[in-house]
Amino acid sequence: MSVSIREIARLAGVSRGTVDRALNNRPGINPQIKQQILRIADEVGYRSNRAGRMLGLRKKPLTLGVQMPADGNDFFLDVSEGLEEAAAEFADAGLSLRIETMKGYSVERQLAQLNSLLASGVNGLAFVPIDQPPIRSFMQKLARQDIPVITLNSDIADAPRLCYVGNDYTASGRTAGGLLGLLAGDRPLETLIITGSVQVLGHNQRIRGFSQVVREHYPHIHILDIQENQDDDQLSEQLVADALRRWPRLNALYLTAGGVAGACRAVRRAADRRLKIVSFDQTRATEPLLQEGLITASISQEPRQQGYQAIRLLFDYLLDGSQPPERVIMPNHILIREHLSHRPDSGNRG
Amino acid sequence: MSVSIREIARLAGVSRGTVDRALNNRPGINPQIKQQILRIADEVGYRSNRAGRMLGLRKKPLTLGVQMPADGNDFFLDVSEGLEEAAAEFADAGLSLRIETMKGYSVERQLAQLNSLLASGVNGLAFVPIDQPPIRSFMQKLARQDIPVITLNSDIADAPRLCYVGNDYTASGRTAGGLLGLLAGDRPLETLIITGSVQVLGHNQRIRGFSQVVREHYPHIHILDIQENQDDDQLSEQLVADALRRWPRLNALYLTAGGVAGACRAVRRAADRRLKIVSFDQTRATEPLLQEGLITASISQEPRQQGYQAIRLLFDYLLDGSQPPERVIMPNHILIREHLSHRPDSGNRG
DNA sequence: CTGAAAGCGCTTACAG
DNA sequence: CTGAAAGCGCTTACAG
Repeated sequence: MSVSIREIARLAGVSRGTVDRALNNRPGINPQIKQQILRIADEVGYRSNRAGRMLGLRKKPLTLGVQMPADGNDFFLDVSEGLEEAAAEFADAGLSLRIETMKGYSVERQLAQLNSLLASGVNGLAFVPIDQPPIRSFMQKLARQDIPVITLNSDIADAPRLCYVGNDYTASGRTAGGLLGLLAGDRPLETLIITGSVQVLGHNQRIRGFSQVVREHYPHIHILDIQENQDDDQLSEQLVADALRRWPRLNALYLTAGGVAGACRAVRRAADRRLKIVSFDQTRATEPLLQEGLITASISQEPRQQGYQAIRLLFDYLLDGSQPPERVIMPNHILIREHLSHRPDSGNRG
Repeated sequence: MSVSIREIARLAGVSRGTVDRALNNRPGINPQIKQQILRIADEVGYRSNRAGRMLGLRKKPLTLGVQMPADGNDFFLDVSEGLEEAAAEFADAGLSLRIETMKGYSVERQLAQLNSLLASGVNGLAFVPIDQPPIRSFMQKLARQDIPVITLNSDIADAPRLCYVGNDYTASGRTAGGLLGLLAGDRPLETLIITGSVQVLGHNQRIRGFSQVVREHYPHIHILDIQENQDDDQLSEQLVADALRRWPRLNALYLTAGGVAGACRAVRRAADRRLKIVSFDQTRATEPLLQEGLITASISQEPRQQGYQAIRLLFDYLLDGSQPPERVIMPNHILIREHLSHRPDSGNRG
C-alpha cells in the first residue's frame, strides 16, 4: 500500500492534475515543478495503483494487434489460447485484440497485415517477425510512431522492439541433445537430423545447441547428415524413407521443426527398425505419435504462455510504462507419453 | 466491457447500493427485489469489474495466512517465492500475507500455528495439511467460520476446503516410470525404490504411479525392494550403501522424496557402478547432482506456481466470490542437466 | 502552465 | 429494507 497521487500533490503543494502530468510525462508542465514532483515521488517510493489506473483509463479503450503465421500451423492454436486468456483478463480494463494470421512466411503479406492493423488504430503490436530488411525498416517506423512492439516466438536482430517473448532455440537444442544422450545409454547412436529450413535461424540454433551437447558429453552419438524438409510432411516422409534405405544402422532421428507426421509414417513402415525420435512441441500431429510411443520424446516451449505474456507485457507497458526485460524466455520441457495430458496451463503462470 | 452496477440499478429501478446487496449476498434486502436484480444481472451477463472492486475494497485490507513445513526444506523456498510474487501483485489492493513455518510434520505445531493465524484475523488460509483427524476437525471449524482454505502441495480427504493446489503425485510417479523406461532402452534394470515414508500418501502415490507404468510398458524394469529413508540423508546413505553390497546388479534408483544427497553420496563412493537415478524436484541438494550427471533426471512440480496460485485463488475468491476448480494441478516436468538453468518463472504463467 | 471538477465501477457507513 | 453520499486512485476534458 503505497502513497497516492493525492498525497504527493499535498507534499508538493500542487494539484493532482499536475502530479499526473509530471509522473506520466504529459506535456504542458513547468520543468522545475516536474523535477520537484519526481523527486518527491521517488523519496516516498511512489508506485501507481494498477486498479486506479485501469478505472481512470476506462474511457479510452486499448486495442492490441497480433500477427502470426498461424494458418495451418497447430502450434499457434496454443499461442492463441494464451492471447485470449490475457484478453479476457484485461477486458475489464477496456482491452481488446485484433488478430491477423497468414500461411507460411511472406514478407509482403506480413507487411500488409501489419499495416492494416496499424491503420485500424492499434495501440501496440505483437507479431512473429520474418527476419528480412523490409520488416526491420517497418519496425523503425513503428518505433518513431511510439507503437510498442513485442516479437513473439521468433526474434529479429537490429530492430527496435519492447521485448522478445519466446523460447531460446539454442537452449532447446541443448535439451534435445542431452535427452538423446540419456536415451542412448552407452550405445552408439547413428542420428539423422531433419531440419525445416537452413534459412530459419531458430532451426539452425536447435541444431547448434544439439551439436554442442553431443560434442561435449556424448561422443558416441554420431550425426549422419542434416537434411531439409521445408516443414513439409510429404518431403519429410520421402527423406526418411531414403535415409532408412541408405543407412542400415540409422537408429535416431532429430526433427527440429515441422513435418513430424511424415517422418513418422516412413519410420512406421520400416516395422523392423526401432528408432529413437526426438521432436519439438506438442501439437495435434505429434501428440498421438508420442502417445503410441513412436516419438520417444518431444520438447515443448510453453506456447500458451508465449501468447499470454506477449499481451500482458504490452498491456502493462501501455498502462504503467513498465519496461519488461529485453528477452522473456520460456523454459522448455521434455514431454514423454506419461505426462502428455498435462498441457501447460495458464495460472498466469504466473 | 460488461455493463456496470449502475446500469443494472437503472434497469431494476433501484439504487446501486441495493444492487450491491443483491449481487454480493449482503443482508438486509427484500428477497423479491433480490431475485429480480439477480435475474436482470444474469440476462445482461453482468460480470463485476475487478479494478472497481479492488478500489472499493481498499479501506478494508485483506490478510491471508500461510502455514507450511518449510524449515529445513528447500522445496518450500520456491513455493515462498511464488507466495511473495502474488503478494506483491495484489499489494495494491490491500493484500498482505502472514506466513508461519515449522520443521517436519507435527499435528500440534500445525494446529498451534493455524490458531495463531486465525487469532490474528486472517481472511483466508493456505496450508500444507497433515492428514490426521485433528486437522480435519479444525478445517470443519474454519468452514463454519466461513474462512476459505486452500490445501497446498498436499491434500487431505474428507475435509472442507475451497480447493487443492499442488501436483498429482500418482501422475508424477507415472512420469518417473515412463522416463526410467526410456532410459533403460531394452536392457533390464534392477531398481531400488527409496521412499520417504510409507505413512505419507504422496510418496505412496509416486510409487503406485511408477509401478503402474512399469507393469504396463516396461516389464524389463524389475523392482528389487522398497525402503524408507525418512527423508534423512544419513539413513539414505546407509540404505544405498547396503543395497549396493547386497545386489551386485542394482543399476537404478528411484527416490520418491528427500534424502537424495545421502543416496548419491553412497553411489559416488561405489565408483565402479553406474546407476540411473531418478528423483523429484530441483533443490539446492539435487541441482548440483543433476549438474554433474549423477542424478540422471529429476521430476519437478512447479513449486513457485503452487505458491502463486494458492494466493491468487484465495484473493480472487475473497474479491469476487469466484470459485476455483476443486483441484488445481501443476504439470510435472522432467529436468535433465541441459535445461537446469531455466527454473520455472512467474509470468503469472498465467 | 495549472487547478477544480467530473467520472471510471465498486463498497461502505449513514440516514431514514 | 432502501437510497444518497462519500470515497478508493487515477485520468481526462475544461477553464483560466
